[in-house]
Amino acid sequence: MTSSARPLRADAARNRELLLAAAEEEFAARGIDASIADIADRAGVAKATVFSHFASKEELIAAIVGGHFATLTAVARRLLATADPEAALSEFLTVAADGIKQQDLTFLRADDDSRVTELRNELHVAVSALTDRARAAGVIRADITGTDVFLLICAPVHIAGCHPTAHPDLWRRYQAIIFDGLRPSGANSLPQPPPSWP
Amino acid sequence: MTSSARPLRADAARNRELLLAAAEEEFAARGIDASIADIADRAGVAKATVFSHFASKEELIAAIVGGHFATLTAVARRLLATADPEAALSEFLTVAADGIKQQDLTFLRADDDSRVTELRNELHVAVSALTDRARAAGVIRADITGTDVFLLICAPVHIAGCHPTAHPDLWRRYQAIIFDGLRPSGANSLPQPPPSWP
Amino acid sequence: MTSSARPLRADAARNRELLLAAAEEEFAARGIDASIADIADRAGVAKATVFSHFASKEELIAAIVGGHFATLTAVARRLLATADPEAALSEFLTVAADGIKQQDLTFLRADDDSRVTELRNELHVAVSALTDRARAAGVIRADITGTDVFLLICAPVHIAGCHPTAHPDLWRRYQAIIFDGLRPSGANSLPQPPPSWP
Amino acid sequence: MTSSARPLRADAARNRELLLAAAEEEFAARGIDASIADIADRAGVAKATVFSHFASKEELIAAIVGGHFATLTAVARRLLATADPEAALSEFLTVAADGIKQQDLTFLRADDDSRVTELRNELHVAVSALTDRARAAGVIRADITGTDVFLLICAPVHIAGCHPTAHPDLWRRYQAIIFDGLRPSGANSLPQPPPSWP
DNA sequence: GATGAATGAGGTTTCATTCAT
DNA sequence: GATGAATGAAACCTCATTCAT
Repeated sequence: MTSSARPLRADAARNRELLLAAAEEEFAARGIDASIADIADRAGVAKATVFSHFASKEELIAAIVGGHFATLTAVARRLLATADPEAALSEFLTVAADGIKQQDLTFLRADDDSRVTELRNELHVAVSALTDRARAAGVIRADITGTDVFLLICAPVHIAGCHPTAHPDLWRRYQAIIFDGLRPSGANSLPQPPPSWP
Repeated sequence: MTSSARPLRADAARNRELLLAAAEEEFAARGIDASIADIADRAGVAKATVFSHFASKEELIAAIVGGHFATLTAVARRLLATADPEAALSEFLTVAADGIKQQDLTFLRADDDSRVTELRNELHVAVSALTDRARAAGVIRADITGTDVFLLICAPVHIAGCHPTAHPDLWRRYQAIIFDGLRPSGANSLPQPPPSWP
Repeated sequence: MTSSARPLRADAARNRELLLAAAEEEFAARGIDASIADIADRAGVAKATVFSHFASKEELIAAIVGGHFATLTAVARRLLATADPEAALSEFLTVAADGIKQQDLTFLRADDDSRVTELRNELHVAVSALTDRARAAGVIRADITGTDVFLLICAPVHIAGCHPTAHPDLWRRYQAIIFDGLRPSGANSLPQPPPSWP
Repeated sequence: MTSSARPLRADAARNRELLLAAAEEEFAARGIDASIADIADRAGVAKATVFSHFASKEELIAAIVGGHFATLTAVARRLLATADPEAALSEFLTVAADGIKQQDLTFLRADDDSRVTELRNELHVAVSALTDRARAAGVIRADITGTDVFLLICAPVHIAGCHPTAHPDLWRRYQAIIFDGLRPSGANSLPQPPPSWP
C-alpha cells in the first residue's frame, strides 16, 4: 500500500501501518484537529515516532488521503472490467462511501502538493472511465461528466452527517436519491456547465 | 436580524454586526479553527471586545449559525405564502445555498444546547411545510420528507467545494441534479427509510 | 464610618456602603481574587461605579481593611474604659475574631501606604493600652507586649481555617488555648525578643 | 523525596526538582497567584516544560504541598522513635515551621483530591501519635488532640507573618507561647470541643 | 529506529481599568 | 454620579515539532 521507494525494516513497516490506522480512527472521531499525541497513544508508540514516519502532520494526512485515493482507484479499475456499466458505477459509489464513512476527503484538497494531487488525478481518470461507460450505456444523463461523479463521491456521507442522530446507513438513502438525479429519465437541463478538471 | 431582547447602545450594536460579519468571513476562510484574534483584527476591535459580546467562541459560533437558521426560517415562511409549490421549494434551496456559500452549518450541530437547537427545529418545521406542500402538489416524490430536504440544504455547496478551483456558481449545477433526484418521474425505491427528527 | 472629608450625595453614600458590604462578602467567599465584576453584581451596580468610589481594587481593599481597623480601635477604646482588665482583653480578642471570621486582615499588610497604616497604628496603640493594663493587673505574662497581642488577633480564625470542615465556632477553642499561653502561670521564657513596631 | 513510581531520565529529574524549588520560592514570594511563567523563568526552563511535568497549576501545587506533608510525616515518625515525648513534639513543631517558612499549607486544603488528601491524612496519623504520647506523659493537657496539634502547625509562621518587618525567627516566639498554652499547668477548660477529622 | 523530554508559537479566556454617553 | 462598552496585559494551557539519548 505504501507503494514506492525504500525497503523499511520489518518493525518500522508495522509501526507505519499502526500509525495510519490509528490516525484514521482518531481523525474520524475528532475531526482534523485530532492531536498527534492522541494518535501516537492510540497506536501505542511515542509521539516522536510519528515524526520519524511522517515529517509533519500534513504529510500524515496526505498519506491517509492518498491511501484512500489509491484504494478507490483500484476499486474503480476493477469495476471497469465488469460487465454491467450501471452496476459498476453504483457499486463504486457505494464502496467509496462505505470506505470513507464519517471521514471527509475534503480535509486536504489541493492545498498540498505533488503526490496526493497525482493520486487524486489517477482516481479522477478512473472515475471518468466508469462514468463515460455508464453514459454511453444510457445509464446516466448525457450532460454528466466524470468530474461531476468525482465531486459527488462524498456527498451522501456528508448529507447524512448533517443529521444529529443518524442511522449509520442513512447515507445509502441519499446516494440513491442522487443516483436518480443522474439518470436520463426526467432530466432537466442544468444551469451551470460541467466543471473542468485542473 | 438579531431578533431578541435588550436595546444595545448604538456603537455596541455596530460592533456586534462587525464582529459577526468578520467571524463569518474568517470561519469561511480558515474553517472552524479561525482564531478569535484574527476575527477581532478583521473587525477592527480588540480581542477582549469579542468576549464582551460573546461569552465564548462557542457562543459566537452559535450566534452565527443561529442567525443563519433564523434567516432561512424567515425565507421559508415567506415562500410558503407564494403560489407555486415547486418554485417555492426550489427558490428556498437556492436562497439557502447562496446565503451559506462556503459556510458549513454542520459546524456546530446538536453538540451545543438550547437556543440553536430551537432555531434549527423551527427551520425544520418551516422546511417540512414547504416540502409537504410540494409533495402534495406532485412536485417531489411521495417518499421524500421535510427532514430529507433539511439535510440536503448544504449539499450543493459542499459538493462544489470539493472541486479545487470551482466556478463560484458551480453549486447550482448540483442543486439541479439533486432536485431532479427528488422528482417523482423515474424515481426508484429508496434503500433506507426516512430519518426521524429528534 | 467613612470618617473624613467630602459630603457625598445621599444615593452615592448608599452605593458606597452597598459596595463595601458586597466586597467584604465576596472577598470572604472567594478570597482576594474575587473579581470587581462579581462585587459590582452583588452590590447591584455597574462595574464602572466601583471605580467612581474607589480608584483601584487596592483602594477598595484598603477601605475594607481600614474599616476593620477603625472598628476594632473603637472596640478597644471602649473596653479600655471597663473595669476588668482580663475581661476587657479577652472580649476584645473575641469581638475581633468574630468580626473578621473567614477574613484575613493579612490581605494587605504594610505593602500599601498612608491611610491604612495610620489606622493600623491607631489600633496598635489601643491594643497596646489594653495589653499594658492586663499585664499590670497580672492577667498576662510580663514578657508579652501589645505588639504580640496585635499579631495574635487573627491567629484563632486562621488556625480553625486549616480544618477542612470546621465548626464555625472552632476558633474559640484556639483562642482559649492561646490566651492560656499568654497567662503568667506556668510560663516558660521565650526564645525570641518581642518584635518592635515600625 | 518524590517517592513513587517511574524512573525518570536524569535530566528530567533534575528539571523537576528545579521546578519544584522555583515554584516554592515563587509561591512564597507572590502567594498562590504566582504565575507559571515566572516559575518557569526562575527555573530556567520554558513555560511548556512546566506542563510536561505537572499537568496543571493545581497539580504543581499539589506536588509541593504533598511533598511537605510527606516530609513532615517522615519527621514525625522519626521523632516518635526518640525517648523524650516533650522534646519530640516540640522539635516536630519547630522543624515543621522551619521547613514551611513563609509558605502556607492552607493553600490547597481539601478542595482537591486523592493523593494530597491521603498524604495529609498520613501526617495527621503521625502527628496524632506524637500528640498521644506527649499527652500520656503529661507534657500536654488531657483535652488536646492530635487534630488540634495538626491545625496548629502553621500558626506560628502565620502569626509572625502578620508583622510588617519581622525578624526571620520571630515565629519561634509564638511557637513557645502556643506550646505553653498546650501545657497542663494553668489550663482552663476549653469553650469548644475538639474537632473531628473527616 | 524509537523514545522521553523540551520548547516556541499560539489559543481562549479573565480582569482591572478607562472612556464616552 | 452612573453606566455600558472597550481594551491591554496577562493568565493558563495545547500542540506540532525538535533534540539528545
